Amino acid sequence: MMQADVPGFETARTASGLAAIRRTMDRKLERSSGIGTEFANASLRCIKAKAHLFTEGDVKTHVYKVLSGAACLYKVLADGRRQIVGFALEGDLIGLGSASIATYNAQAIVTTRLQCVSLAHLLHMAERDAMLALRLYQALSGELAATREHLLCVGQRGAMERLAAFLMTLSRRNEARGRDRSTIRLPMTRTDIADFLGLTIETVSRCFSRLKGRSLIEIEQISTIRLNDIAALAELADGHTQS
Amino acid sequence: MMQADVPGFETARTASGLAAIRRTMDRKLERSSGIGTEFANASLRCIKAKAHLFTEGDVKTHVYKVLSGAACLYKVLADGRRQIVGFALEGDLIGLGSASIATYNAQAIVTTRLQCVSLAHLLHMAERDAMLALRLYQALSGELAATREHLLCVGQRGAMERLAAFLMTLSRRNEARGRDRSTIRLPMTRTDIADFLGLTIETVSRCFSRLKGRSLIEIEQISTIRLNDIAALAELADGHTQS
DNA sequence: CGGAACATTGACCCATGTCAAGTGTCGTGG
DNA sequence: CCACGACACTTGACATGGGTCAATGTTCCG
Repeated sequence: MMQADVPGFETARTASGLAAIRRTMDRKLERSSGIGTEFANASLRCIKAKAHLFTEGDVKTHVYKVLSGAACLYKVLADGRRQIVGFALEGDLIGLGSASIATYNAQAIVTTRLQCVSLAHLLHMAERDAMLALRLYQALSGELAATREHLLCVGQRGAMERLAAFLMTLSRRNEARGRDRSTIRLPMTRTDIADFLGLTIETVSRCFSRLKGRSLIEIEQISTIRLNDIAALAELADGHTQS
Repeated sequence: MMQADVPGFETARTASGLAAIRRTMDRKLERSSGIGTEFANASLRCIKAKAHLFTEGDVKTHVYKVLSGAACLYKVLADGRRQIVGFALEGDLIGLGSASIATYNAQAIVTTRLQCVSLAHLLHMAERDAMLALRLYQALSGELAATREHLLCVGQRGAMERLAAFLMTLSRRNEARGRDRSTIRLPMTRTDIADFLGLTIETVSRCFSRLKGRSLIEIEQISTIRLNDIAALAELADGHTQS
């Protein structure tokens, strides 16, 4: 997450003062996706594939943390077109945000185990505990950055680039968690991937086939992809190569 | 409402308790985009059109509030394709987020006056003041919701729908600030609009012409649009009508 | 008044959507 | 264990929205 490339040479004084404060904060705040102790005595839930955690317009009652499984967050247009705005995989939080009414839907895509913490409780604590409030702020900040990155992807990249970028994101996620970065598990269907990338199933399928044809990837099972050439995929995603 | 497949989740008590807490919070927290007093003794800055506040990779030093003018926040691909991830208009904040390195660029699109508050200072205060931290959280939450809405737009809507949605967003913003909701000022160029909507200048221009042809809008000056039929535009944006 | 930047419009093309088969793959019941 | 049906995925042929290229018009300033 937090990159080590803080040069801090040009802007010497301001930057180093700022860096000092950040180091302090980093010690005080838990890094990564953990809100932490607030989930210690949280209740557990297990929901089946396709069940909704909440839908747009619902009063928000809880924040969830995915223990295992996966969910998708999506919005729909009046005529049914669906945009998945994010996937929540193991370790991710669902439901952060200060609005009291949900502005999107959250649905499990496979059987999913969750920790649930009452929003009322969380906000109550955050009113008293600035560090908790800042951790909530940090968590949201990460979601916002990811959403903007994805907006860049959907707004500017072609189909091949979008798929490559998607695979690279999952690869980097694996890497960050000490897993094999070239074996990707896809708990979601092709339809989900399509709705996430702003494409159709057919296009997603064709792009998978084209990547396979160039042997950049292998499809071990339908939901397990092996990345043969991560560098080439990264290039493709960044628009260096042609699609 | 909460789905039947998550039974007994939202009891009457929990829900109303939550509502009570929210009412309390709404009283305590300033609504809207105001971080508030923290900007009281902030320094002022005025920058010219096309000047950057910061660029991707910079160490973040300040949070800015737009007093007048407008800026765009954008990301670029290796080959120069640009996605504007948001516009910051009068009253908006720029630079929120916990990352210490900027992940996007912020550039004035016209001469812009800004209040600047040191991030170090802001974080320092937020560590002690839970209410401030929660207001930061709220502000980010709004940005995230807007970005997701826009992702839905770019991922699923056609060109006409995107432009209509864009105009409607600005119209609603006017309305929320007590201005005329059918007179839209566009401080940004067609190129900016195109890069925001994930289209080309030509397509944006053609869509404006088509809307004009159907007399849903009039183009008073190049940067001032009059909405003649807000209801029809809203329908178009939501995908009820065909493009 | 002249030039540069911005915007519009038209003709054409291509990437991706649409429609239509066809091919796995998985879970259930016999 | 197999047979079946229901889904999910793949592949091909064709249509089309929006991109590209090019010419022209407009606006804004110096």
